[in-house]
Amino acid sequence: MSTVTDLKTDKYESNRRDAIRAAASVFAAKGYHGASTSDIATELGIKQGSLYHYIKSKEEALYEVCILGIEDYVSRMKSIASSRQSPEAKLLAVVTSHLASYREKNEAMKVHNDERLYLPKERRGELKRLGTLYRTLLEEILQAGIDAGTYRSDIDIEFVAKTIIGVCNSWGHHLVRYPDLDMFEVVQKCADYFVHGLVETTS
Amino acid sequence: MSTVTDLKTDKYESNRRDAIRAAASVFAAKGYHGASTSDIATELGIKQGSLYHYIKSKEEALYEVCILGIEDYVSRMKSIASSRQSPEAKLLAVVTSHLASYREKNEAMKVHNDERLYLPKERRGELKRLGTLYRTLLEEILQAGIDAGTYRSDIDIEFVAKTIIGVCNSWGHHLVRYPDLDMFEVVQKCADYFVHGLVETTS
DNA sequence: TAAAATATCTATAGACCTATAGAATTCGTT
DNA sequence: AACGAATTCTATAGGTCTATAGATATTTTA
Repeated sequence: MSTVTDLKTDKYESNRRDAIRAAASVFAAKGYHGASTSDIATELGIKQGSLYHYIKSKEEALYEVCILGIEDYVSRMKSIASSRQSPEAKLLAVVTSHLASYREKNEAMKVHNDERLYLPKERRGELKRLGTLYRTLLEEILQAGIDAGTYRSDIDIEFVAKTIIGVCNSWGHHLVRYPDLDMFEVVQKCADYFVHGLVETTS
Repeated sequence: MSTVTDLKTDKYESNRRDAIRAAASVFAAKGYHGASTSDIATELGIKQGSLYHYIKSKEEALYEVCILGIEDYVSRMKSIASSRQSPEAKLLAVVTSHLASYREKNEAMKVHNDERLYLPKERRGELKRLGTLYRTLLEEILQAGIDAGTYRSDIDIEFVAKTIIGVCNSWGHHLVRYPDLDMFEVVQKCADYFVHGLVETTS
């Protein structure tokens, strides 16, 4: 009977995840305020009122979408950071992972970046914690690269980390809007130009 | 009497510009759909209905804000592009100009970037034209840098141009959110890291 | 200062939106 | 098949929003 209960729970949770994903899709397309709970329900194939069986409020749906959008992206960063590769390899992996997140669950990532500020401050604590954690781990990779003599010792680590994140988000948006874009080409060029710069080297 | 008429017109136009600026401020803070015409009117110090003396619709206000946000930013690009500096100097000027636009009329710039897609396609033609013009001029600067032997000849110009614009917008958002950020420091670091890259050069 | 023009106000129609309550239906178990 | 639980539906209260119409106030002009 515990099995029975678990099955039921699983089904509910599965439906709930579908609802969150539908919300992600609609929020990504129309923005949080531009989207209605009716839009989300239609995307799911149910009626507006039925949606509230799975979410407590529209705002809660936004929160769940944001969490969905950032959580496994952070957990991938964790595993990259704690791996035993060189800093350069880690950096490449980070960019790949970041852009891959856009490609795979692109709507939720986009919503996290574009709409999370519409959540009340009280609800942004966890999101902020995850975002800061992400940046801190990235900064540690850069620092390791400096310590290893690979990267210039005079760079502003926090600045570079924020810039990398900004570039990834910018290209992430392109990836979402233009499905034909080749992600690996984007990754490779980002890494190349960022690491080596634009100047002609006469080496 | 033509003078008189002009004065009246000028006053109306001046009030109208104030209304557009108020809309920019409110749209930047709450998003297009999250903001109400009542918010805009309150910002202006008039009542909601009175706003319609100056705008035909909320959507028209968004359009005007977007135009305001991009037009002189493009015109500055034009004058940089047609100046007689080196490609590198032009690139630095472009980044400076881009970020300065955020600092000066930050709300309208932000709205242009974040909310213009909520305009119906029919209304985005002029915005798109200006945006493409901007990127094309930037690409020409990069091409000139390659031709002059300054930049690597193997770079993907369109990709680099889009990346530069993305970085500028990303830091532009930071500049808007954190007024204490030193813009010139941001410009200098962007240019440095982007042009020279992160790798330690043993020259 | 009186008339004309401009600007703002009040009030509201009509649309849409969120969240809830209770009825109807479908599903899973025995 | 029959019961209970889970799911979905219908209907709606209560709120907000845009845009308009007509009244009032302010400014400009003669």
